[in-house]
Amino acid sequence: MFSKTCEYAIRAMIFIAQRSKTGDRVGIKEIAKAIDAPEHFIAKILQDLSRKGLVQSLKGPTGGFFLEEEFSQCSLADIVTAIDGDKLFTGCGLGLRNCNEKKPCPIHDEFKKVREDIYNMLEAGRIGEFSKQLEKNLTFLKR
Amino acid sequence: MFSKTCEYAIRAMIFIAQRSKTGDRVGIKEIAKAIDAPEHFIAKILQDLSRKGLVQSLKGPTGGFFLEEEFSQCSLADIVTAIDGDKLFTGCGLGLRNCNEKKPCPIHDEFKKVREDIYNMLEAGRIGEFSKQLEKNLTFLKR
DNA sequence: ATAATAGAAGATAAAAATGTCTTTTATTAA
DNA sequence: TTAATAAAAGACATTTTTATCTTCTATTAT
Repeated sequence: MFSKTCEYAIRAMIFIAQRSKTGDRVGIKEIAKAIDAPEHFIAKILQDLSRKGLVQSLKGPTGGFFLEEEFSQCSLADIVTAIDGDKLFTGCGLGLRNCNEKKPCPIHDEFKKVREDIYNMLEAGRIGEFSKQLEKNLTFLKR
Repeated sequence: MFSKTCEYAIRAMIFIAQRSKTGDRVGIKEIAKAIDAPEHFIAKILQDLSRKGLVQSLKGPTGGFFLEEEFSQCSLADIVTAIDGDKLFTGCGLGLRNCNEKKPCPIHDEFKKVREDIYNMLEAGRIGEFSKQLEKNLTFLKR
């Protein structure tokens, strides 16, 4: 469904959101350990998200990644779009470039419904909410 | 959503189904042209589906791929499972191996619903039906 | 039987995704 | 101001996916 990159991104964001509530900033190493992801790889991904403004960071001692309050309401759809683009939401299920309402692929209509469900789910899912569940130890991020 | 391999497989199956109604057998070249896919690649895929019994074939002159009547009711889910496995239907949205009801990932419940929708859609979608739409030129398979 | 046809199979290649390593730059605590 | 820290950036490596090429084998029409 999502690329691995995107899976890591979502997991990292939820973890960072949880830790940011207490004003903490978290380093790459801690994040990598917490979500069981390759350190340098997750660094790349977060730098990307940082450039795109979805997460904040500071260099130097006491530095690290964090989420400002307003950004903790960022949705899963925001992250997926930033990493994987919007092809999951708009692309043809059979990979046809020219597929559209007027000239649909055979599974076009069936697919549209599912795509919309996925989008609504991802749009409704807020990072801040997931991090609350994580905090209560109701959910987990390690593979 | 699906691998390219799987997209090609679905498109090829729908095309073969449509041509099989008149008892025709279609060669790789014709299939590749009809669905705009790399010839040798689609050959590999169909050989795989043939081994798994989802499509039939005959070598030699007048040979080619075809779908026996009973197999035209094969579902999209059958094809997706044969090619991509069942991770789309059963896997964790965040790629966590240990994610389950008792120890769920943060988006587990939200995801389950969507996954079920996808499965139901793919299970309900029958190759034979799609090929009818294709025959009426209501849908297309070329990218 | 033979030649033509067409799928089967394996080797190879190219591209994309994923993962690792090293150096540089910015920041801050002391 | 300096040393330590941590992100930023780019090069490099590996793996997986996608695609291509060549040879082999089965089938059938003649």
